[in-house]
Amino acid sequence: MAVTTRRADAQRNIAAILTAAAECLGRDPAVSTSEIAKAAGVGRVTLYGHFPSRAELVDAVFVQAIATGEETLGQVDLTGDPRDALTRLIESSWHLVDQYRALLLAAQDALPPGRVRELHADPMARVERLLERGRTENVFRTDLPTSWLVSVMHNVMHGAASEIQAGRITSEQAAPYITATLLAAFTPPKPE
Amino acid sequence: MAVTTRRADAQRNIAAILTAAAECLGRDPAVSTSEIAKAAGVGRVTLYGHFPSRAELVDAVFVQAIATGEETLGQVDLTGDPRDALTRLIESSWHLVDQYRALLLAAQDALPPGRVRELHADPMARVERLLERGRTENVFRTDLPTSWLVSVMHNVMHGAASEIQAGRITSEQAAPYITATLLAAFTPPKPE
DNA sequence: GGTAACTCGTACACTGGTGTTCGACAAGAG
DNA sequence: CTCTTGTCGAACACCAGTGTACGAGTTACC
Repeated sequence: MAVTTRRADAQRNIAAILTAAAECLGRDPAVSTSEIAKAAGVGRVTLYGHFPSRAELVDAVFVQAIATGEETLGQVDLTGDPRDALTRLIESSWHLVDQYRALLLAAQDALPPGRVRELHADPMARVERLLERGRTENVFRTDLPTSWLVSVMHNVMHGAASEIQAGRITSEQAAPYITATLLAAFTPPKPE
Repeated sequence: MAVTTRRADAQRNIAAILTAAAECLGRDPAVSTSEIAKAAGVGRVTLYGHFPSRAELVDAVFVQAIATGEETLGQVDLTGDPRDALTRLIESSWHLVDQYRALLLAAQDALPPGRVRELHADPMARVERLLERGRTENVFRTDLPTSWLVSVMHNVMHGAASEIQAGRITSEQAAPYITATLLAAFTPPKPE
């Protein structure tokens, strides 16, 4: 991308479109390009001048969201007791999930299948590493595949987001609920 | 509804449309009325003669699905050790969730908000009753609201359905995975 | 201050769905 | 056997979105 040869106002517009799109898609996963353009203070034609299609715009927004999310998650201390590390990771991840919930929906039906997962590779690998470590230290269960545990974590967090949206729990309750649930779910079953 | 005065072939067509719709919506939540009509071996106009709109058709299909599901779940023995009862309930519920997964998606964006939950009231109440009993018997945890536990169960099951659809686990693995996960998640935390 | 890059609004073509209307025709009920 | 009820296909109006074309105007860059 020879962005260097882009004129200053063009770059400003691209940025404005990107942030407006993030905001709009966060409200309604099905917003039209017209509304995004309007929110960005830009003509619809200009939008299409920078992004060849709605899908590519959504993709760009999603890539950006993942990148900033990764930046946050990269700062979480994952050393020490895996249970404590998981608690910290949940705390951070949770805010991101809650924030980008609608955007994810938008991506899921605007992007080709598999693309969403592809872009999630990095954050997923981070969770997997932590779980693997906990498993070798006999703190997390090993009778279920790691990938399943990751999926459980993912679904519980998104479920919490739904509960919030429906007004059945508050934003503050979510993190402790999720943590309590997942720590229990990941604990090795009693040999009994 | 004076269905009594309906002609025999009309009743046949209604049934055909309903089953065809269930089948089509199970494949693709966004099927058009044309395709449903075609699958039912019926003209599109005939379909609209019986169901005033796509939404009402989806609603009818969903109501039917819930009803047959309830019939199955009603036969599950929920007495005895709550953990065993939950295992049995999961086994039955799981098949239903897996089967009606796509239909649920269709309902969620064709029906007014809240309608889906409204129709889920009965199955949800059944789960709640069992969980409540397990709580009074100190077999299930009481440090989280019952509604949250129900939501976790719901989300883990739907997550398993996604995993299957993505080919990451098989249909046979699902039930044991779900059971192992939820029993652990619902276990009271050690006082420690 | 000239030039290339960029933007704007309007208008258009296209797509793919929903719901309705029409008139001819078939099939069940009594 | 008749009459009501239901069915059919084709056509239509409508809507909302996507992506493109055009030509005039504006803005950054050197």
